[in-house]
Amino acid sequence: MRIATWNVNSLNARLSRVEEWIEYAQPDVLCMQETKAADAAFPTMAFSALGYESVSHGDGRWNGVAIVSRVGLDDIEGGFGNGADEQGCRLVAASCGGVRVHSVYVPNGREVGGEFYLGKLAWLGELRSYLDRTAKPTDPVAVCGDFNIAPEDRDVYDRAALEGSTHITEPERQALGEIEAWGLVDAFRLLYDQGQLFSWWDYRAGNFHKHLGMRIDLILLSKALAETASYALIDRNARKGKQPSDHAPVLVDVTP
DNA sequence: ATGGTGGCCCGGCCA
Repeated sequence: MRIATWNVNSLNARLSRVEEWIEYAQPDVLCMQETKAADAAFPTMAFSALGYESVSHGDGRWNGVAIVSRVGLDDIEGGFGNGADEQGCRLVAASCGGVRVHSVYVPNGREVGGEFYLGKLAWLGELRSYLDRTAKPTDPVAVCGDFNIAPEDRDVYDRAALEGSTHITEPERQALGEIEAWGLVDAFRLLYDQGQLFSWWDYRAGNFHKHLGMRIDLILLSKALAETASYALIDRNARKGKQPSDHAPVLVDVTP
């Protein structure tokens, strides 16, 4: 079972690229973030034509998450489900082929120490609480998405150049660590424990071509599921060409 | 590499 995640940066602007990618990458489950699509405007038919069921949790202009699956899509829940402020549509969960799948779009944080940075840390705490009350780490669980956190210094092009900015601070990494401590493993790092491979590059200044990026798109798997992981890839080819997202898709093959 | 691009939708916000 191939599980993938991709921050598409507007599904409306990216639909043809997403369709093309699905056709050649053949994911069984694809989590998307920054769909920027209201549920009513979600292109359900485009995905059903490719053989996928879909669920969208979006309100239009900002954020928005979705899951498309060709191995079932059941027990859908959008948001934290407890009235907690979600800071926009940033979480949707569904059961797909025996795996509890979560598509997450962690808040960016903007400025270290600021209101939105504190909101990012709070959101990550809510995600940990959500896992505590809705899932079991002994079950097959996947938490996939744009975490807006580089787990380690080797996950950014130059730690020193980013000093003082978000995505690399210790509180953010500790909050990510609390989520992993629930019982999740960074599947890409499990399979590729060497080298610098990034999943996001700023559109500006030719950063993609200069290899100035970060690995902030993660597939976290519960431990037993992670042990079945046989292949993982960040598909940087999808960052090339006409009208790309600023993120590349990440995928992992597992056997639930 | 302290400036730049792209998506939202048309003046700025957000990433």
